[in-house]
Amino acid sequence: MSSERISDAELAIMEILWEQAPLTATDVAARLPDERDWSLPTVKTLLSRLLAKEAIEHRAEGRRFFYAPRIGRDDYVTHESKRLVDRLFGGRFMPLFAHLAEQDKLSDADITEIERLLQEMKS
Amino acid sequence: MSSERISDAELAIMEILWEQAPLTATDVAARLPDERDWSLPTVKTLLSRLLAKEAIEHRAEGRRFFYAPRIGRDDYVTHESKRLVDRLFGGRFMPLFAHLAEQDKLSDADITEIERLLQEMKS
DNA sequence: TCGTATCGATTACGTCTGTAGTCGGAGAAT
DNA sequence: ATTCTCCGACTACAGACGTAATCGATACGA
Repeated sequence: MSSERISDAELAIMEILWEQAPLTATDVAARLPDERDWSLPTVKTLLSRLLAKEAIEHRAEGRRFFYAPRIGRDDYVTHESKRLVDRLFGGRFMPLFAHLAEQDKLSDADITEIERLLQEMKS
Repeated sequence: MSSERISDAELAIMEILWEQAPLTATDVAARLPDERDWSLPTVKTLLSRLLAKEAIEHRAEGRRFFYAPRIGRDDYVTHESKRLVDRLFGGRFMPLFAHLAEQDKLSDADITEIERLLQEMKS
């Protein structure tokens, strides 16, 4: 619901917390993927901003904080997918599908899987 | 190819130029959708930034410039779709499809259309 | 020819983002 | 009790973004 945008850097933090939570700031820093080699202060700044955006929450445990997501990954993913579809495809999903299909981004396995999903949905 | 990001505001300008080009800055301003009620200087700033990003180009015609896209809408759309899929779905399209399917974002008409597309692709 | 409207360029400025340093307080070690 | 260390909070700062004013040159109307 809280519709502040989550930036790319912030998303990297969210991914860590979605995988495991609650975690301390130090824990989060330790779990950063290799290509995101941030200093601890940077991680803390990002955590503060996510707190301000109400995307995460923290609970004091003695002297330190444990952070956990407030918004679910699924909600976020839905929100962002919708944003893309709204921005580029007039809010309709089909043009995105058609576009990707045209771009040959679908493997044979994908196609089989999609057919299976469609069958399920029809029942 | 030129991979500078196009911002939301800039995208509104691109959409106008994709629909019709070349246009002067004043033309572009006149075609803004109602909810984007920008001043002419704002439009010109955005055009300059798009020029700097090499997303558009301009040609002098006497005292004024005519602006036209350098990147195609399809290329942009492909790029942004890929970006979303990379960011949120590990670079694979299927999870996006499955996600949207779960969210019931597909109408019956969509499903029929998708089946048709799949048939086409298989041949 | 002289003002005036116009155009592109330059400058402005607050917010957001990416990245990080510093400070003050609370625990831990001695 | 005193020092050292670690934590969260605050501050910093450059670049991008949204939005716009101003300036200098130019062309058109009078």
